[in-house]
Amino acid sequence: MSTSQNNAEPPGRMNARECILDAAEMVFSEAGFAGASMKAIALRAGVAQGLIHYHFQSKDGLYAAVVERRAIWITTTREALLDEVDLTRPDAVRHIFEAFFRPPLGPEGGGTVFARIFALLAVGDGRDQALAERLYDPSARRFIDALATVRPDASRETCAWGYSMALGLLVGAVGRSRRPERLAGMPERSEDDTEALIRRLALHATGGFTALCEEDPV
Amino acid sequence: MSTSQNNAEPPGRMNARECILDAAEMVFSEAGFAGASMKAIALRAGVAQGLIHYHFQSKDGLYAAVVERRAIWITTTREALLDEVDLTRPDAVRHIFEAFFRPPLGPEGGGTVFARIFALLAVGDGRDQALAERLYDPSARRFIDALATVRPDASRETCAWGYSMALGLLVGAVGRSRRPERLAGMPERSEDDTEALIRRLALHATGGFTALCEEDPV
DNA sequence: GTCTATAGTTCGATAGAC
DNA sequence: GTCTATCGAACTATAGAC
Repeated sequence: MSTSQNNAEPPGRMNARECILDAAEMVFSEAGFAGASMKAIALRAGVAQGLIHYHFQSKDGLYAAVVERRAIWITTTREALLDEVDLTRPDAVRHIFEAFFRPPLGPEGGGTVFARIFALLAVGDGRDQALAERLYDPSARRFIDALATVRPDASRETCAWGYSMALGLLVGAVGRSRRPERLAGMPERSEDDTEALIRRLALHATGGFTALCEEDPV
Repeated sequence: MSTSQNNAEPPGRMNARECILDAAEMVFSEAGFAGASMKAIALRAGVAQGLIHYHFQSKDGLYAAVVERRAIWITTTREALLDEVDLTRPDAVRHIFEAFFRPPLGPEGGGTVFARIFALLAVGDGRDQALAERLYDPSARRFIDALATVRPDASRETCAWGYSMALGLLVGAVGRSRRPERLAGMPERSEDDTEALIRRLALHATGGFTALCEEDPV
């Protein structure tokens, strides 16, 4: 946003504003909006508490900045991946869902740290419900359009349900507890398993969406 | 729990302890654990703030009591419904998931009010992660066992994933349903819509689980 | 059991030096 | 821009009258 300087960012050195955003992302991820304190964020960032208010005015402003920074990247990347999907392929639906799941779970999307903020936001954490809608609704409509293109026999309502269910799967997948590994008595998930998680989520979302289409034809 | 009196409850009059639990359930549902204040709960219940500490000692104790009250009913009802499912039927998997989804969404399970606490708990709200595991894990294992019985070709890991995905669907479904009129405690969905939601969730979970089984046979 | 009153802490935000 | 210092409000929990 700030283009007051023609020069590039300070070479190789992260500025305080980005440090604050990174620290806030971690604290919000662990404690949620209400549970996070400005003091904890300032300590994590290694800056004075007052500096946060200088850059972001209020706690709400900081939260919005944290969410927006990732959301813009996630939705942009999602739509770029979606554009690459060949909608005439027989497994097009699975590729659509993989484009949906990959960005928020990948390391560039903030990994599991931001994914938890994403999940908390989806269940109503934060102050502004309109924030999530404004950031993610346009992208959601594009994915619903893609599903409707691949499955012209399904109603648009059914496609919207398919998208909504996929969002639920994503929210549940990044929740802190109740992981399937523990329920099956297996070792905890490693970072290498992210690809496998994405594949499982897309596979499940595809099977579920297909079932909805067959039950409720237009 | 309290059996100090042989007589029944006060006739037709709800005692203060239950009033506090009901009020706390609503406030926790709207604001999450950290966002809820004892003052707001006391106001909603119409009692003095100090009385809450007399009955529940601390905010954590109150939260645990709110969660436990519904969790016991939900898991008990879930397992009772699961016992009635004929596991030899061709649509047994869908009936298993309907038994999973119905109790937490029904009015006796607290309706959408407690469902939101359930969702927040699943993504890590509250203080004690072990609380959710202790309350829901035994029931989860029974559902995974049922899935493994119906699909002996699937690994137990796959069945655990099928259960975990269904939990994600549930969390996502109740998270997005938050709306202001629920602040008054009135139901926001009609019973017909709830039944349709349960059917859609079970249908989607079945299709997704089936897809996981076919992709990853033992 | 239920109340009022308040202790003791932590919070978000601001003021002002540098 | 970044810091220290602090304000006023809100918080959890406790004390003590009834």
